[in-house]
Amino acid sequence: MSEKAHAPSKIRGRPKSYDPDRALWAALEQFWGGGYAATSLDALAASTGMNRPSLYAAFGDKKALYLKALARFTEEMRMALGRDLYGNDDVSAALNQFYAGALDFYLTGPDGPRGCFAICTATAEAANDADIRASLEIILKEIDEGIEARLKQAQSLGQIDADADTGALAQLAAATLHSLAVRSRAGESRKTLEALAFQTVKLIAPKRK
Amino acid sequence: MSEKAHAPSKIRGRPKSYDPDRALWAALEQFWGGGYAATSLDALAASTGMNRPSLYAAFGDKKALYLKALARFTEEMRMALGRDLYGNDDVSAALNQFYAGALDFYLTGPDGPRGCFAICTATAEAANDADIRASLEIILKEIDEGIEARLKQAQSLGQIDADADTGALAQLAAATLHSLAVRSRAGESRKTLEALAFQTVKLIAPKRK
DNA sequence: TGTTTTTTGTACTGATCCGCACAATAATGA
DNA sequence: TCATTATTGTGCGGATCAGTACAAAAAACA
Repeated sequence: MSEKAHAPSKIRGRPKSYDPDRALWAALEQFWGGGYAATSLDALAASTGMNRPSLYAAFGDKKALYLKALARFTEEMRMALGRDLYGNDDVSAALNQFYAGALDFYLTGPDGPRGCFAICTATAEAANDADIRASLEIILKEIDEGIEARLKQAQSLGQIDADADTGALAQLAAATLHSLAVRSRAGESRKTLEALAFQTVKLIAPKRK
Repeated sequence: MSEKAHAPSKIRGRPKSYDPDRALWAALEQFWGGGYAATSLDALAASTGMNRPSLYAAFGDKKALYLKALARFTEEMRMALGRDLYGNDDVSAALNQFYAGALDFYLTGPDGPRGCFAICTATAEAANDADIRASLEIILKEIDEGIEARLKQAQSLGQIDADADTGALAQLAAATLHSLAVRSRAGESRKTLEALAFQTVKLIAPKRK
């Protein structure tokens, strides 16, 4: 965790007064709540505990910081995909667990529900900013492909019809995730959102007789 | 259309040099492309052809203008729901037509694909602004209920299983719409998006034998 | 102790932001 | 022709914005 401890003294200058990864997460959460455009560098400095020059030295300008936060979020999401989608042998149970984990994430922010960082904040900038749009596209693709890989595994085990189009089903499962992201930020109740997730799983991976 | 023509002369002062509804649409499109926070009043004044004091006189401050644009968009969406969902007796055809109409809207903006105005721009502000969040929630609810009404009609005609949960199915259909909104703004191809729509319709209203 | 290296904190810059004051303009009514 | 009414256009003002220059501070090294 702290790569500072194992080498007690070697770096020359004044030590950093912040932890880069913690600061990046703090910036991420600030952007998450307010969106890219409406989040000021003052707010970012306050939430990270850094001052503005340190922010620039560590992460570059505002957009570079946002893109780094987006990349960090993608990393976390990738881990969640691997963890939740493969936490149960039954594909229905795995999908339900995946959605439940996402809802935990979406509904419990520092200031109430906040949805998905990527879908709810990057989307607004995507029309005018090619870099953010490219990052968003990659994230959406990773979700699609991550779910499809899990569906293919289930198909090979006979849990899904052999002639089903796993790519299309994965996109549909991802669509529900996108909707959960938006709906949770709009204030819908967990109960409603869970029902949507459950309905999706039921249609994608119907219980075989 | 023009409530100015039928009474050739009655209003006292200097005549407006803009058409309020056209100006609102111009502001809407400006917000649509740039999002709420990143769109300046200068840009709004330029695209509407109005100057800033006229904007204030006509619509109030920036947020009031955005909320009015959102309401105007909701109106348009409501009309699209009524038109496309009831343009065909077969529910599958109607849903496909609905998605096709949405994609036309999402993919053909003045500067390329732009997704859904409400989902792609209001979502970013929804976490910090209760008014915008409330508007967004209403929009999502209208979509859910609009689709559900159509599914109920199809159910009464035997096109959908009598024991199907039309509310849940409508939420799923809406989820695909939300996903199309996000994905189109992220740059996905029309072909990909159409495939997702088609897959959704296939699962929600499978062809009966 | 003094030099070197790196980060911190303050303060500044030029630009942009939103909102509004105020006078000029263009219509009606008398 | 002159008063009244409403909108237009210029331009201001206070606030905030993103980004940076510069000196003080805190560490290692010699």
